[in-house]
Amino acid sequence: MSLLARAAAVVGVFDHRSPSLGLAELARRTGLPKTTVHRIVGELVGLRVLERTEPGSPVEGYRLGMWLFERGELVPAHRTLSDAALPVMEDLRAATRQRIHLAVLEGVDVVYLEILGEIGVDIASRTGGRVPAHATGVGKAILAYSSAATVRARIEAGLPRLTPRTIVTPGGLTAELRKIRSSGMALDLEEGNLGVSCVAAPVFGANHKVRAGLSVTGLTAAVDPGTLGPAVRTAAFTLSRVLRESGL
Amino acid sequence: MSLLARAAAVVGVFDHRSPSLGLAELARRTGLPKTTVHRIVGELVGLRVLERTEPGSPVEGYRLGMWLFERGELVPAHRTLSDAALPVMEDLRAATRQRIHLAVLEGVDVVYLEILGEIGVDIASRTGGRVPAHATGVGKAILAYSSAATVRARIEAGLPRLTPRTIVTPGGLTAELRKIRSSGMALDLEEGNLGVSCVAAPVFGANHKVRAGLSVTGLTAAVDPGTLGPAVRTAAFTLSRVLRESGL
DNA sequence: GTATGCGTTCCACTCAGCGGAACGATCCGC
DNA sequence: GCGGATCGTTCCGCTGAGTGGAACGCATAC
Repeated sequence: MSLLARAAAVVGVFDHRSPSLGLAELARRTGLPKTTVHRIVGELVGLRVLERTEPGSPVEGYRLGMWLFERGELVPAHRTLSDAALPVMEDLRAATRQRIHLAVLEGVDVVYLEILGEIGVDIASRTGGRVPAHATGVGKAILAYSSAATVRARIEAGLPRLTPRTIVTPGGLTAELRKIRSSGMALDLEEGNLGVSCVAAPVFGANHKVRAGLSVTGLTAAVDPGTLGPAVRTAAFTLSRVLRESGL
Repeated sequence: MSLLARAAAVVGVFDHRSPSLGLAELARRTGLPKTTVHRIVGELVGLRVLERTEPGSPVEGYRLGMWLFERGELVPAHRTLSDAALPVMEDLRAATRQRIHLAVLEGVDVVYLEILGEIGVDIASRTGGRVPAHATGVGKAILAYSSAATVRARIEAGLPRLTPRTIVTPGGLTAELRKIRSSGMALDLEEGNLGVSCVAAPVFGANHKVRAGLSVTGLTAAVDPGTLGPAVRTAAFTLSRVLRESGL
């Protein structure tokens, strides 16, 4: 494992539950010798990739630094899509009064690029969050219009169960994707979070290939596919058109 | 210069104007030998810090990868502040119908954490963007309530001129900061961008130290300090209270 | 054809990175 | 107050990971 990989591993052990970590904890989580972590972390602080928490803070340690935020905002996949999508997403939120998600496929998972609407205690999606594609509405919408190889990759990586309703069999998934293709939208009835459902539709880029997924999410009682479906599909079509017209 | 610093330099040469760069261009911008860049870039792609653009793309090359976006969204300074601020910012936007900025001081610059409101051609601020603190409303609002050492650091780093109205003398800046402290808000009359003005106020954290800046920005004709001032100050106080009550 | 620029591969050298050992500081429970 | 645990930090001799000049094949431009 090279130095770069080690440094990435150190940065990678931070998550939203551990905003700051001490040196020993970092060494434990990465499995690297304490001395090595100490040296790497020292250098990363110098580069502003990490920050030291002030001596007065509750827990002394390190946190992710602004450098990462600044670079993260420059990631083209995020910036160009989000800029084009935000107006459409705001309209969709105003029309449905639910939570709106924009996500892309990244490997076998879905990464949320942008989320609009208040955070309910039950709906825990985070911008930048990563969820197995088969267990979300957006993920299924994207997979339904992706290559067979992409779908196979997801199946071969396993179909982990998130709730009792998660699709966990390869046959179940391919059948579901066929259904999505015929209706043009994906339904997620508590497959990712209990009590939470969503309606999603695919977004296509200028090259006519699927580029992202758009979804309306809410408590199951508030999600009526009959009314939300057309709204999401319309918004997704609008966004696809905007992307096509601006050549993105 | 260590390997980590070189890798950071490679990542650092990407900006919003160059979403993708070729190997030779990276070598040129970093000043590193082509071979070295080639090796570093190869490893960064493996870590998903960078991505290769598809062979079919307009320009073959590399772009910033999702890894950076995902980590960037986890940066505590961003996440916790933005989550608390967004509702307040939305209210402020609805009340003023202008562009709302949330920014923190990062060294001698200001970094935008969150921006609400349509992007006018004249207002080029970007989320994750970095601007010298003395040339923005939010920056001056934060500096006015920061330690003398912080202000000195900005002065010693120079006071670059962005427009004819930028404050460029140390005396001018300290006088301006005094004025801000007495009125509780900062005015920026085309000091950062010609034609663009803004009204800003400081946001304080749970430790009663200045934590961020909030501003309302618009075309100069649309910015009336008399009406916007109280609105921004109120929103900033509200946000400060929210932060204090949730101990952030 | 020659020239220029690109990304890539090879390989011998050497110094940056490595990590075990040992340090002082702090915080427990007994 | 004292042993023990855990923390972050420093030291230093060893070595292989990282280095970069040279040369490659392949485009496109002239």
